[in-house]
Amino acid sequence: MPPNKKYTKDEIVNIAYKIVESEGFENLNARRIAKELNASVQPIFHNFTSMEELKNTVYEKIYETYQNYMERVTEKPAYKQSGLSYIQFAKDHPVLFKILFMKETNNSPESFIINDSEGEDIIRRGQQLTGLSYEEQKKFHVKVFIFTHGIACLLATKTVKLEENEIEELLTNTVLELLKGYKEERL
Amino acid sequence: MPPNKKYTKDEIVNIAYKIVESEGFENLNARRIAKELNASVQPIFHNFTSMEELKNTVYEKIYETYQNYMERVTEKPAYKQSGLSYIQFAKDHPVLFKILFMKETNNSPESFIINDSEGEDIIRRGQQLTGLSYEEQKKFHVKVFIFTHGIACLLATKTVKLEENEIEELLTNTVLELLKGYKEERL
DNA sequence: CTCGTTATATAACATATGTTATCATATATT
DNA sequence: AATATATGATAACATATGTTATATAACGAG
Repeated sequence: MPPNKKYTKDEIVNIAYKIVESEGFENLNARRIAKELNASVQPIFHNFTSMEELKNTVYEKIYETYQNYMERVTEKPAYKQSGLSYIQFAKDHPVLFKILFMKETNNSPESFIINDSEGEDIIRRGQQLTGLSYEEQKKFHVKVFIFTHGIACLLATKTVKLEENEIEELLTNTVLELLKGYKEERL
Repeated sequence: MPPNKKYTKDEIVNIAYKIVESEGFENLNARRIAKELNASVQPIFHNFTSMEELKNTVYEKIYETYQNYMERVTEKPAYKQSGLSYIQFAKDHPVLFKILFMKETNNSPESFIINDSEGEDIIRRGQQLTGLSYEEQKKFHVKVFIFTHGIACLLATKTVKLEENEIEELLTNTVLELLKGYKEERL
């Protein structure tokens, strides 16, 4: 009995996502979305109870984008690829990276959480490459993550500019040096 | 002939600075300052042409706070102390650190700039400790800074919690391992 | 003491933004 | 074809915030 929908929930979220991706949540508001949708604000409040709810939906979509990066499978070792993916996400989507990992309101970088089962798995797989004990590998993993996060943050704020091959070289060299240096020191 | 001032420029800036320090620029507005000043908004607009100008003044004060940290002299080697100060600033003033170094609108971390004369000086002094060539030391310095920045960002977002002694141990160990690993690799 | 200058309070205006009331209308069901 | 109802446009309301117009009053110069 009602007229057909001219604007769907998905369309609205997609437009909101694009705005946030380029300008952050600060510039997201009902009238701005309506304008880019060529509509009034009504479709927004028909599909969402509030802007708050819409923002939460956009946030989830941002997290999905991040997860897609982290699930990437390549010919590179998984351990290395996960760091590269984290950095690549920061480089490709600086605003989204800042939203997810450079504000305290949000969850911590899950690659850093080593207390869950997935974290344990990462440590164990790392051990096979380094030959370190579980505790040693855990510490090593933290250091590698801090370095990775450092690069990602610098790219997200556009403080530095690095090409993909430079990133891989920098990360690989550093990890190897850290490992070698640690083993050397143990003697 | 005019009545005495009840509210000075400095008082206003100090209150604004405190608000920003704890809640960021997002929560800084004229009425909020006026309230904490127990005044109307008039003293603000008498002393500043606009909120924009006041914000710029607060920004300068933030930068001064940062500089005070970086100028600290201790019994530790200057090279090491500068990294520790950078991190300590992030730990003590997370919101201010984010304003200065985790947004792209602002200047890049100057500790990272190695093209000015002060940067060159840092490299040279580092060389005396490591024995590396100028170009090698430059690369080493970048790696150390990335790691330092990584720790600082994680502390500023409260993703990790570290005590001063843990920070120093982590940074020192990592730098030594990086150096040893690099030298080892050169062979 | 009187007066002119200016600091301050009050209140208003302008704009931005979330939200909603009201009304018109398209369309599936009857 | 008539109707009930969800969809959407328009416009309004509420609030937040920057900014300013106006009035008041304090205080030093005369």
